[in-house]
Amino acid sequence: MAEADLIDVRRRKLEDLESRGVDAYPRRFEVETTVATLRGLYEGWDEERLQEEEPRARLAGRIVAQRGHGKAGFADIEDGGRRLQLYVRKDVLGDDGFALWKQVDVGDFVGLEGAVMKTRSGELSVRVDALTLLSKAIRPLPEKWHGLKDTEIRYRQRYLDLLANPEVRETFKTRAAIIRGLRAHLDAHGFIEVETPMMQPVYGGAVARPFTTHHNTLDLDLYMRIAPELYLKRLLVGGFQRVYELNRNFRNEGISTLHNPEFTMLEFYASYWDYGRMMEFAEELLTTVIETVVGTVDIEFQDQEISFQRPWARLTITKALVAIGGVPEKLLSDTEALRAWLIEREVPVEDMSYGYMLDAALGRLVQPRVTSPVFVTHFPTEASPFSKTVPGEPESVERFELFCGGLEVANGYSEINDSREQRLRMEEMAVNRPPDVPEMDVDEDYIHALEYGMPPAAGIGFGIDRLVMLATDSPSIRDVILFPLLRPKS
RNA sequence: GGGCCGCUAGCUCAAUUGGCAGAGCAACAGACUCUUAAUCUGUAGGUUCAAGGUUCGAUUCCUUGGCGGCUCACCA
Repeated sequence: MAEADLIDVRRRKLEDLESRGVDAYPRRFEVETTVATLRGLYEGWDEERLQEEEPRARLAGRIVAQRGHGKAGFADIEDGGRRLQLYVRKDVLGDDGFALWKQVDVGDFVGLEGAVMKTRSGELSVRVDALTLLSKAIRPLPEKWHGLKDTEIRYRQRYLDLLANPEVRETFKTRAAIIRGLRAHLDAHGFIEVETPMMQPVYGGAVARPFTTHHNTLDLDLYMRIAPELYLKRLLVGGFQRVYELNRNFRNEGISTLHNPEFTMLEFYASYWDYGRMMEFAEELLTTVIETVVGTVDIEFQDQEISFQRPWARLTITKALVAIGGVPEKLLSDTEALRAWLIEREVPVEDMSYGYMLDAALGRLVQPRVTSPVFVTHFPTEASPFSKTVPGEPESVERFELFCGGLEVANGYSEINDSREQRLRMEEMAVNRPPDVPEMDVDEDYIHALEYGMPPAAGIGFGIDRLVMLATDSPSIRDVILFPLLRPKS
C-alpha cells in the first residue's frame, strides 16, 4: 500500500477513536513500574506462584509487535529498550477496551494495567485489564525483522535507526558511558571542567580552516573554534592547575569516515607535567575507561585485535618510520633521497621541508599499520608551534601522537610557556605554514597572557568520536555521531 | 573536488539478452481466546531518484542532474 494510504488508514483510526471520546494524546500516565524492573522481579517465578499471588503491574511502552487471535491477542511493548509481552482477552478487557485494542497499531504508545503471568510457553506477560492509548503513531515504522538498512534514512532520520536497530542504541549508550568515564577519571584527579569560547575573534590551537560567523550588535566577525587550546592555557596563567574541556570543535574541512565538520574533543592541561608524564596519564585514563566501559582491555576493531594492555609502545617519529613504516634507516639523513623514496610510494611530499615530510610519511606509512596503541614522539619542530623543543635537539619537540587501530586518537605535548619563544614560533608558522593552509595571525592576546607567567605544563587532545568508534567497533564516524552533517535534501 | 558503486511498494529485497515490475513483512477484509518472525483465506498497494536521449518497446543502454556509500587528496 502506498505510504499516503497507510497514513490515511491510521488517521481514520485516530479520528474514529476521537469521535468515541478517546484522548489519543493524553497529558500523563502514572507509571508504577518498568519492563526492566518487572522482569527483574518476576522472571524467576514459576507459573503456579504467579497464578497464586497474581502481582499487579502498571506500566507503559511502545507497541512493537502484535499478534491477533480472534477475541484475544498478544502484543510486545518496548520500554527503555526492554520488551514485554501483553496478553489481551476480550472477556478480561471488556468491550470498550477490546475495541481500543483493535484500533492500536505498531508504533503507538500505550499505558496498561493488569496481572503479571506466564504463558504456557513460559513467556512473562501481563494480562491486560485496562488499556490506555498514550500516543497514536500515524506513520508506519520500519519493518520489524530486517530493521532499517538504508544508510541515508538511518542518518537523516536517526530516530528511526534507533527505533529499528537496537545495536545503534547500544553504540550511543557506550558513547555516553565513555564520556562519563573520562569525566569521572579527570574529576578524580583534580581536573576541573571549564567552558571556553566556541566563537572566537582569533582562531588558533590547530591548523584547519574555520567556520565564520558574525555578531550583529558588535558588528564583529567571529570564528567557530577549531580548538579550545589557547583559552585553556590562559586558565593555567589564571591559576587553575588542571583544567579540561569536553565539547565540540568545528573545522571547515572535508567529510569522511573519520571526519565530521563538528566533532567532540577532550582537551586537558596539567601544570608541572611534561609530555612524558602526560603519556603515562593518558595510558592510565584510556585503559581505565575502556576496561570500565567495554569490560576488557583487549578489543576487536574492524577485524584487528587491539590490546590496551599497558605499557604502550613509545617510538620516536624516525624510529617509527623505520620500524613500522619500513623506511630504510639511511634515507633519514638524506632529505632528497627520502623525498624520492616517498614519492615512489605515492606519498605526496614534493614541496615539503624535511620535517613536514616526516609528518606526511607518518600519516601514510605508520598510522594505518598501527593496531595496539603506540605513542610516536619527537615531532619536527616546524609543524608544532606550541610544543617545547627537546633539550639539545632544536629540530624536535616534546610532542606525541597516539595511534591505535589505524586511527589518530590523541595528540599532546609539553606546552611552550616562554612568551618570547611562543611569539617566534607563531611567527614562523605564519610564514612557513604548509601549502593550502589559510593565513593565521599571531594571537597577541595569548602572547600577552603568557607574559604574566604560565607554569610548566603538558596538554593533550583526544578525538572522542574516534575513541567511541574503537570501543564500539564502528567503521564510520557517522555511526557514533547522532546527527552527522549531510547535504540537505532539497 | 576526483574515481568507483548504489537509488525498485512504508521496510527488506527480486526482476533472464532491452519484452506484461514481483516476493516477504507491514496494511486492509475475514477466520481464530496461549501466540511470540503466530497461522489460514482473500484484497489492495509503484512518478522503478529526476530530466532528457536511443529504441517498436527502457528498472535495464547513453547523457545530465540530485542524494547516499566507499575511496583518494586536506583536516582530528
